Amino acid sequence: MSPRPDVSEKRKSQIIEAATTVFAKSGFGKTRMEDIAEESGLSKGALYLYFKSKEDLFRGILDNFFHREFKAIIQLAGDERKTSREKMMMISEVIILDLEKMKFAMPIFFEFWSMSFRKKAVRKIFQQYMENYVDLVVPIVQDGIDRGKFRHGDAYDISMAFGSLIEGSLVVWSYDPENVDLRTLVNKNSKIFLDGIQN
Amino acid sequence: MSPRPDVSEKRKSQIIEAATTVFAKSGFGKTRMEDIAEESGLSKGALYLYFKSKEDLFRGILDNFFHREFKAIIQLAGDERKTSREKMMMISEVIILDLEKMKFAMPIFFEFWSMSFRKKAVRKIFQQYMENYVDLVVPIVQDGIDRGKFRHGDAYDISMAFGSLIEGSLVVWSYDPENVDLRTLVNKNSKIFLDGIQN
DNA sequence: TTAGGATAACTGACCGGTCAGTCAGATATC
DNA sequence: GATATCTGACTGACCGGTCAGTTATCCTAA
Repeated sequence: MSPRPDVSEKRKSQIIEAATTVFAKSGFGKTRMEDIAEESGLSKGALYLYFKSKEDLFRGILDNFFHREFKAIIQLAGDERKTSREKMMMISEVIILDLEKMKFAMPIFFEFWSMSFRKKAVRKIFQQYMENYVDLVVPIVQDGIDRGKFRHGDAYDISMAFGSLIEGSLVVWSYDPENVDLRTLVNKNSKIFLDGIQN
Repeated sequence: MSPRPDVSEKRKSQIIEAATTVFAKSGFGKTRMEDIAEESGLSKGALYLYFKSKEDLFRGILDNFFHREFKAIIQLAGDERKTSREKMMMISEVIILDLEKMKFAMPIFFEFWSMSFRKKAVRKIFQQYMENYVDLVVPIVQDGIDRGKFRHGDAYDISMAFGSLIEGSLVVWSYDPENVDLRTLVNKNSKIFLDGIQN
């Protein structure tokens, strides 16, 4: 036995990063494992040491995504000095930050969404994401209503609407990424919405 | 010369319908032309009489989609007896109707969105859609503001937010299609939003 | 009424390129 | 020298697209 330093975690993220780049550029169908190998600086064979198939690798990206996003969001839920509105704006701000970093990978996202209709495992991940979102936002909205800051209404419904708005901003941006600025759009949309539910 | 009845339009839509079914079920990558042939009741060779490639056929579906949707929406813009709010609700209603009919094809949509990042021709179609949407909705919103029905704000921004909300409803629904009812979601979201901009 | 010619419409076996995945061997690190 | 790590040539399944041949439909002439 030789205690060589374990490179497998390093390799995995190295491969995932390369794969993200290539999949984003070419789509799942047109991407060849060879391309990912090249991008990652490894050989095709090596990829199969860390991921058991092309699809497995593709899904690896998905897991990676959601780890990133929620870690950041969840932190700001703790801050009690902020008003509900500020918290909501913070959430949209954090999501924007994350999206901006991940803009280039958006084509992959759409492929995941498409996949989610066919693969239960993928759908599970999205459902989990939704659940986390609800757990985070509903209490904030409810609190805003209770304190009379937001107008009366069902906190769950309002949270879903806010979530739809953010996700939809992404879609609208994708309709015309050259002319629409993602940050500006999400920001304006959030403001309009929050003004709307403000008391 | 023999004036046999021209079946090519009939065939095209026959093929598109079959292709929609199969692509929706299996995704672009996993769908074989043979499958579409079978579903359509024609032979593989016949497909190539009407579409020059698999991708050409896939895009055919996209064109088809947008023809359907906007024809319906555009009609209700004419009705002058309705309030701005009613018009907006009508728009979301028409979109719902169309989406409900096309629910099963949603995976294809996501693939189009993904494609739009890579193919200018596809992006063009979405941009056109956006443009049509803006041309339709902005005047309605502006009118609502001018008459004091809607609160002050930029009509364009508000229209974009409303559009984002609708598109986002679709995404949120797709996160959990088993438990979320598309119609209910779009309806609630629209109401919350319109209540928000109401004066 | 029908034989048969003309051609539009269609068929499906086949071809050739592609590429995911494998594995025998090479290399690096301990 | 032991073993973890990596390489890349190779293989075989797969399938988009083609096309020589078949069938269906219409027309005309006898």
